[in-house]
Amino acid sequence: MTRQGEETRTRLIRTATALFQSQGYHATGVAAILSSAGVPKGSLYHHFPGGKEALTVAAVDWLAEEMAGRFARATSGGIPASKQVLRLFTDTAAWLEAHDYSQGALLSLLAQEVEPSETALRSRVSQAYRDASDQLAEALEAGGADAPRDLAVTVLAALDGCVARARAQRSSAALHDTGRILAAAAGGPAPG
Amino acid sequence: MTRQGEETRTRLIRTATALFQSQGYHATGVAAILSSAGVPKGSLYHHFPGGKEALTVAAVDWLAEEMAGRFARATSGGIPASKQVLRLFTDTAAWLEAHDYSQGALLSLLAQEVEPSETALRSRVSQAYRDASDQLAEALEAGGADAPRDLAVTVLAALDGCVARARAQRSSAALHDTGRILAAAAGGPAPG
DNA sequence: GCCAAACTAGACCGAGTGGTCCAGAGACAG
DNA sequence: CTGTCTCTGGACCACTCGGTCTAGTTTGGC
Repeated sequence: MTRQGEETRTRLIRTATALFQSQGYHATGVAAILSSAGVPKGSLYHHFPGGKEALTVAAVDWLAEEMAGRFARATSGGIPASKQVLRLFTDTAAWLEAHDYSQGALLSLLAQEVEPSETALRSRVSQAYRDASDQLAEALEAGGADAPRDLAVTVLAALDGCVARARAQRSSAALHDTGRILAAAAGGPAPG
Repeated sequence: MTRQGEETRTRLIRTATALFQSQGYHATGVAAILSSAGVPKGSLYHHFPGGKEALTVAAVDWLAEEMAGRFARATSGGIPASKQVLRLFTDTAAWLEAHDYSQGALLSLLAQEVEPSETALRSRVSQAYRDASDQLAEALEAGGADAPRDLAVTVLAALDGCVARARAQRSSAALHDTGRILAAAAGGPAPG
């Protein structure tokens, strides 16, 4: 049962995530999601009775998982914290370039676009931030960082900010600049 | 001449800036700007024949000036780079709290919300990023920072990212965490 | 006082928004 | 074959969007 249904569901989520990342929440109409996913309107409101907001919540959850996977990959292998940080930034730069700067930072976009009244969505975004920080802090601690929790928050915020700037300038220079600084900050107070 | 007109113009710009900062570009309709500013539709299209996009360009320019002022204040007084950085983060945290997290990072929002086709707007945003970095880099260099240019880019990106997160979580904790890390990074490799 | 220019006021427009509804297609149990 | 339930397809709705247009109201130079 529900074979076809599940596939339609995930296709909607993936398409919505991509469009939200590229244009933001309000700029992306349900019609655009539907046509891009090749799904009729009735199906959306069948699978997501909550409409656009419910679909967005699912998209955030889905993205959080994907982010966790990407972070795990960049920080694995028992490498030192400074190297982990550098990898996060170079990987993100490569990802942006590969998508021709069309994809962006969904969390920071939603965090600022969504009204406080949409509490379900807002709390998911907040949770996604927390989860990402925690995961990253653990990895950095294992890599020997000094203040892994603060550093994780910093790296996450800097990644978001750099992605925004990189998109405006169509250049990943900011990511490389920032990666250098934060890798140094992760390496402990005295590198020599 | 144009006394009344100038005032209407600036009221439109200030209102639009505030609304864009709080909800984003696409979520803010011209009707909302108009009613919030107490200005009729005809006036908008008289002062800004380019419509919403032209008004947004003016808003970005206006905000860039305001940001420059805020940065100048936080970095002035011949204080060391690490103290400048710390001040930037604590000031931003105070500003967010004072506005009850209703205002946000306009540049990063616009950078990601605006389609590549809107080139005028995009290039203004890009320029605003560049100007802010340059200004900050100069101040940090005067404060004795090691790699002032990279550090300025990092601080700017981290501020953006922290603001987004702070809004989602209604907490300025991320700003303080990040301020601590980056102040240390600004102070040179060995504090002792 | 007069006139042109600057500016305001808001009705109006077509296009597009998110959302609802229901007829019917398809799958599956009896 | 039949009845039921999930899921699809798309017409339809009220509403809002950014933008246009023009009649009217200042305003300031002459």
